Amino acid sequence: MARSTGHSRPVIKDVAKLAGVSAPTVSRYLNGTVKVSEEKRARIAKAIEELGYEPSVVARALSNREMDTVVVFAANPEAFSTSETNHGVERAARACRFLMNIVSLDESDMDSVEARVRMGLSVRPAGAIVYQYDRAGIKALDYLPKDLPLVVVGGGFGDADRQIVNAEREAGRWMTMHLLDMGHETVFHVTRPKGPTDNTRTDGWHDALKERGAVIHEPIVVSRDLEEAVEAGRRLGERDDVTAVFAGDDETAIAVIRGLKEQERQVPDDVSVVGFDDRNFASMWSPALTSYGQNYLEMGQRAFRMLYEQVKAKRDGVEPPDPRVEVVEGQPALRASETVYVPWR
Amino acid sequence: MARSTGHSRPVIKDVAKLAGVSAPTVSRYLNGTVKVSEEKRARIAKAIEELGYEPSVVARALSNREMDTVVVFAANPEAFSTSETNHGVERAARACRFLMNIVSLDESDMDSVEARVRMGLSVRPAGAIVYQYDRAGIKALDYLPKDLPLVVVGGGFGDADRQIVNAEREAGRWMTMHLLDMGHETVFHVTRPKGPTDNTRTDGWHDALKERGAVIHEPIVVSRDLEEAVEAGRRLGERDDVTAVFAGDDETAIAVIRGLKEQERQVPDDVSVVGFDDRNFASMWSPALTSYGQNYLEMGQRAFRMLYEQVKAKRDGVEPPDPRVEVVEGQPALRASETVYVPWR
DNA sequence: CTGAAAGCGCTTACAG
DNA sequence: CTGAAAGCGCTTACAG
Repeated sequence: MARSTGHSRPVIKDVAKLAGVSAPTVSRYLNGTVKVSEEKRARIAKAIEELGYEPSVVARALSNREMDTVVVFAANPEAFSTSETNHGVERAARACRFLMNIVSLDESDMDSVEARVRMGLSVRPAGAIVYQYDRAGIKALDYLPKDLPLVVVGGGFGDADRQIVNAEREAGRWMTMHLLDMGHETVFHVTRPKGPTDNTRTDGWHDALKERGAVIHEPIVVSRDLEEAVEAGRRLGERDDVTAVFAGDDETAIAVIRGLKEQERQVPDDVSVVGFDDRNFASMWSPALTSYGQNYLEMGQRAFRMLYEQVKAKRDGVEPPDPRVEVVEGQPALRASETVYVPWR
Repeated sequence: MARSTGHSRPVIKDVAKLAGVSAPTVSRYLNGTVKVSEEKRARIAKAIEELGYEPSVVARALSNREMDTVVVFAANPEAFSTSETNHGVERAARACRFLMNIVSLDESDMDSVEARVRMGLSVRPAGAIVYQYDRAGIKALDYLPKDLPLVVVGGGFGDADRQIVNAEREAGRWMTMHLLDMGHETVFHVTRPKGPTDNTRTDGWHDALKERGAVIHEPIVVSRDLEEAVEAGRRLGERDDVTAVFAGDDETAIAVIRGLKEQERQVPDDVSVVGFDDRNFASMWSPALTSYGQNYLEMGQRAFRMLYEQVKAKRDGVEPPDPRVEVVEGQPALRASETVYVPWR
């Protein structure tokens, strides 16, 4: 096929003429909505091939009232979870020949959320996926038309009818329990701000301590600036009742370890530290960092598939599958940054 | 404004009727292409407000022949550079009320590149941004219509008329020279596969060694699987002529360090190791990793702005700005993982 | 400055 | 199974 000049993109009429049929027939051939005679199918196929014809999704969208596009609303574009999930959505969408539009939400400017959502909807997407790892995502929900296929990713269980969640609270609980099981009397927690739902690693940490009747120290909240986590590590290192720390993510964990070291506290000998997310670098760390991996990529893929079911059903005029919440499991990765606590002092 | 039901979205005709004007007048008001009388402007504004009218970008695109959309073609969606650049493009696009479509290319399936590009073009984007960090990106260029505004990100200098590049070769040269300047007789190189251009960190490494007349050992190529880099570190650790290693990225660097340690080779005392990209975790490492930071976010933003200039000029019917290549500087971050080499043995 | 008309490239009843 | 006609919601010459 010759390189397109952009001026002479063939349109359906060109195909029809070359194949000796009408434009609607070509359309029917393309969409498979109505049977087209075998003989014409062949002629049309040939014409399309010859012309290098590609239907205009724009024109199609104007007729169909929607595009083969999924719009993703997400805050914190720099977060690991966001970019991994995006990647998953894109991959699954591509397989269905859907395009993905990403519209970033800005948590620090909640007033802009409505405008952003309108912008995202302006292309008449077939459906929307909203990441509910944060408040902006939750607010976005308010502005989506109720008849638009929707899947929520993350957030609390049952926050939406159709949802892909990770068992994050359970994971946080698991990690904390793991430390408690090793003999630590309590577990400190350093984390970036907790999400707005009750299904967070922080909630799970709290659950475990409460369940065991351990002392619950206020979580230390840090920003993405790792220096804050280092400082948190230093402060924790000054206290001798600190023997175990659950960091809300791997970056924070290694920063805390650094702060601890500055106070001559060794990991894991003096203090056990575990992270969360199981980033690539976690296993390379010294000591190799114990962490809990979440499958954000998988979540993104599943989110698109769940959305696509709805889109398909809507287009076929059948009932959509029943609402449901799918849980994507993560898994702990036990390594060398935590160890049993022996209260010999 | 009431929550949209999706069924009754007002259209331009509704606005026209309510304002007592014709649809074209509303259109002119919206686009500012032709003067509209003050009195009608007010009535139209009021009608739009009252109805909560939002123009259909799809219909507009069908008339205008293009959407306010930029399509990004990128391979390696999981790469740090890709997701950071995406983020930059999205941010700049959003400021101009442009939407971003991401179409991933698959390096392992070069045959699919043409289809992917066609898919991306099917929305009639106003322009395209292609990341040329890899072969798939380069190939994508062949399928873009020549009259479509285009900006290439990354790649070799002058690979395209309009381009945002980082001085990667120079950076690789700088890091290698830095090690050489500290007395190391040569510098070993462990890296993920080199990009297809001649503006890579690996090329810069080679430049420096050649310039200084140092021995040039074949680069050790590893995949994203960090175990391979650990293994590379082990092998390097077995040789006593290894005193300095330039890793192609920070993840590889820390994996190499791990391998080195397994062979009882300390960093930086026995071997100096430097990374590339200056990821968040680099400064947290023990020893803090020397690295070279690239501003991918900035590159993404600039790429969109450069594209937008062209789009704007085209729409205004004026000459586009002259082609140019912009270089986005990075900066070295010197830390603790390298040190002077004293040949006392 | 403004309206009636035609067109962007498809799809979908409507009649065969 | 298939074609002629109308319509999706805008914009742009074309005449005032």
